[in-house]
Amino acid sequence: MVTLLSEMTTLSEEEKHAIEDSFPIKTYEKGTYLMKQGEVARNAYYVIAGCLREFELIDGEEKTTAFYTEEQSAINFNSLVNQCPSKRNFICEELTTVAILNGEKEQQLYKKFPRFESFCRSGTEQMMGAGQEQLAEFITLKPEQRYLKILQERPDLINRVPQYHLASYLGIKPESLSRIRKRIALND
Amino acid sequence: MVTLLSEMTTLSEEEKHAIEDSFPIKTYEKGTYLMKQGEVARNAYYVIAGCLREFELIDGEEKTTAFYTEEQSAINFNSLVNQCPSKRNFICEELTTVAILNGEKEQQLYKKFPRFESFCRSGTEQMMGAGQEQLAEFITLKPEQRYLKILQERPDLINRVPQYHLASYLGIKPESLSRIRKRIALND
DNA sequence: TTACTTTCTTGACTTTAGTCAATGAAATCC
DNA sequence: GGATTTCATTGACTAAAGTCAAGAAAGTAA
Repeated sequence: MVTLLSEMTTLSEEEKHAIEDSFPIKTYEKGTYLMKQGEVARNAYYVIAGCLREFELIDGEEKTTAFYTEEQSAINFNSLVNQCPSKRNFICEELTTVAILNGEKEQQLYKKFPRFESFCRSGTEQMMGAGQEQLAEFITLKPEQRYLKILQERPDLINRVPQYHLASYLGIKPESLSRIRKRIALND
Repeated sequence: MVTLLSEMTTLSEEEKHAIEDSFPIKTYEKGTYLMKQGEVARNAYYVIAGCLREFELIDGEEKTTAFYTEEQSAINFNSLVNQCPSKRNFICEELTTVAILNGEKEQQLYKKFPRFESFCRSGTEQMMGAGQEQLAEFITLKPEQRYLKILQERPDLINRVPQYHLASYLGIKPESLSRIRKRIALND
């Protein structure tokens, strides 16, 4: 939680401690589910170390919709905010350490520390910004371009998650990603 | 702004009026740009009547990334929050009436009316939820399924915007959407 | 109504992705 | 270290999307 708190420049030390105490830190084995589709989310997760993968199981096939690594927040907003069943799963791709942010506690902290609510509003706006850019990229780019973009922006992922999960995250099949990589290797 | 305010159940009448006064309502001709790529966003727009289209111009081609209709907010969070150039445009697809929410005024209102910040945090969380679901759908669905989904969830759009804009919003070419529609018409 | 422009559809062909099956490479497990 | 499982690549084929060009249909304006 070091990085998260260091960003809370608007908060006093007292506030930081009170908030920090509300969010336990836990470490989970690879393969552990932090959220299963059909369940209603009660927590948000902030990844301190490791990697979470978000996916949807459709017709026996895992469709990866996100990877969350160090300093990123894994949150299913729709499920958490509206208390409706999640369509997607969170699974640990590695041994992963997360800060667990309980939704109800968060509401209480908003009342206690208004500046914490400011902090979270701002954080959500940042996430919203990143989310919009990501959706726009997905709409405007072809799979090959999307792969090149990930290669640039999240090179860590390539050596961290199996290619077939990366493929489904790009919206294509593993065989196609393999061929895209071959095309790229030839054309330079 | 009727609908927006009616949802502000947590705000007093006094607060509502003060807030409402800060956000002028204007009507624009079809074809008017409310935001051009390269500019830095200063406003958010809440659509009262009409339709805004968000698009990116790439190699002379307009790639549509969103449609905003009645009761939806058109906001480029990345540009507005981080004050960086927008990659995308907002254009009126019809004669369109919007409430203009100035970013700086919003910050001032947060200080004056803490409940307004609560209201906005909650609203952004809702948008984030919808945005995540949309991205997940785009990753997991094929163009044909995406089209069927829009047909269900936003049937108004079909008679409101030209098909070639809808096509680019689905990430495909107009010819392909035309053929998808033909396939669907045959198979039932 | 006619003329003009814009949008949509269709046809022929190319490119890319999906499918299924086989093989190779790499990681994991006694 | 060898056996087994998991993952990545390749080949042959099918299906879907892209491209380019030609018309048809719909919308707009004089």
